[in-house]
Amino acid sequence: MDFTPPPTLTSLTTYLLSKTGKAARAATAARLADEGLRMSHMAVLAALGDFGAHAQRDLGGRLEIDPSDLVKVLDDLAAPGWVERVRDTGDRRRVLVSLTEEGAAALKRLALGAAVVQDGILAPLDAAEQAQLHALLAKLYDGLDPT
Amino acid sequence: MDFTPPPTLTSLTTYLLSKTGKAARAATAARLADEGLRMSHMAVLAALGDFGAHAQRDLGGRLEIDPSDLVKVLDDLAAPGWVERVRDTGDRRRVLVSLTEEGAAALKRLALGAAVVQDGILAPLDAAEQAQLHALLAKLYDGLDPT
DNA sequence: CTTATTTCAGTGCAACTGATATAC
DNA sequence: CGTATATCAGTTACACTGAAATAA
Repeated sequence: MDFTPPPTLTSLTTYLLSKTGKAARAATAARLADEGLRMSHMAVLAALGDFGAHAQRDLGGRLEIDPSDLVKVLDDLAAPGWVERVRDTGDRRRVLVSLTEEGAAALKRLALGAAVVQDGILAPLDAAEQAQLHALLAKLYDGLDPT
Repeated sequence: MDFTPPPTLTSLTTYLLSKTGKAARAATAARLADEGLRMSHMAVLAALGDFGAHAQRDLGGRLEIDPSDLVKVLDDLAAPGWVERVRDTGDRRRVLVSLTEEGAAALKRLALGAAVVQDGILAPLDAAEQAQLHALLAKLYDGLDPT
């Protein structure tokens, strides 16, 4: 049997975007799953590493993660001591989440793993093409409706 | 509050791929949802339009849709008379699925809608850049592990 | 007897909704 | 009193699994 996908679909750039994006996501998620983590765990570590401590609500806003879902993610990250939650003394409704040393080390490790996965996905392109692709996708990303 | 996403993530091409792909998928799905359809419905119509009648199993193989999930999709498409299911006389285990005239018309309409959505997503790029992006993504797509 | 195809029923996961307790 | 934050509980959507019925 022939497994060629329909040209009606593959001629759509959005279809290729969707499929390659899904593959990239799946490959990265699989790598994280090896350590019992999910995308949101790495995203939280990255946000804390790049921007410092956040209230949970702000973390959720930045990463587009629902605050109610964030609770579990932070539980998971707090268990190995990668993040700390402390009550905001100024506004005691808020909980300030910050990255620990161990969390920063874990993030570095995860980012390295993600780069390896990326090398695999982008293998069909030479260095110049990879740079081109990144630039084009960055333009699209910036133009996305921030819903 | 600042909603800038973490550079640790946005510097990854795979992250941009995943996010833009998800946006493309969501926008297309929303358009289809207006008619009560999902991605798989359009994919089935496209496969039948491009390659003619399929046994359900072959359809599933080509589109990477689980045969057990296809049943419902085909039910949905058969209801408005867009596809026909006839028992294969040669191998009576198989059901041959084919596109009707109405199904072909519907497919044309859906493809047009998908193109409109695509124009919106690709708006930040000029024509040459859009062509570049398509070529780069096609290379990646061809290189995907066909799992 | 084993394998292939379609179908149905159930599972698991991740995203979203709604409600509650506490604090402003 | 009304609003904001974190948390918990419930629901929905969708892909995947397993098993049954028919036919090869």
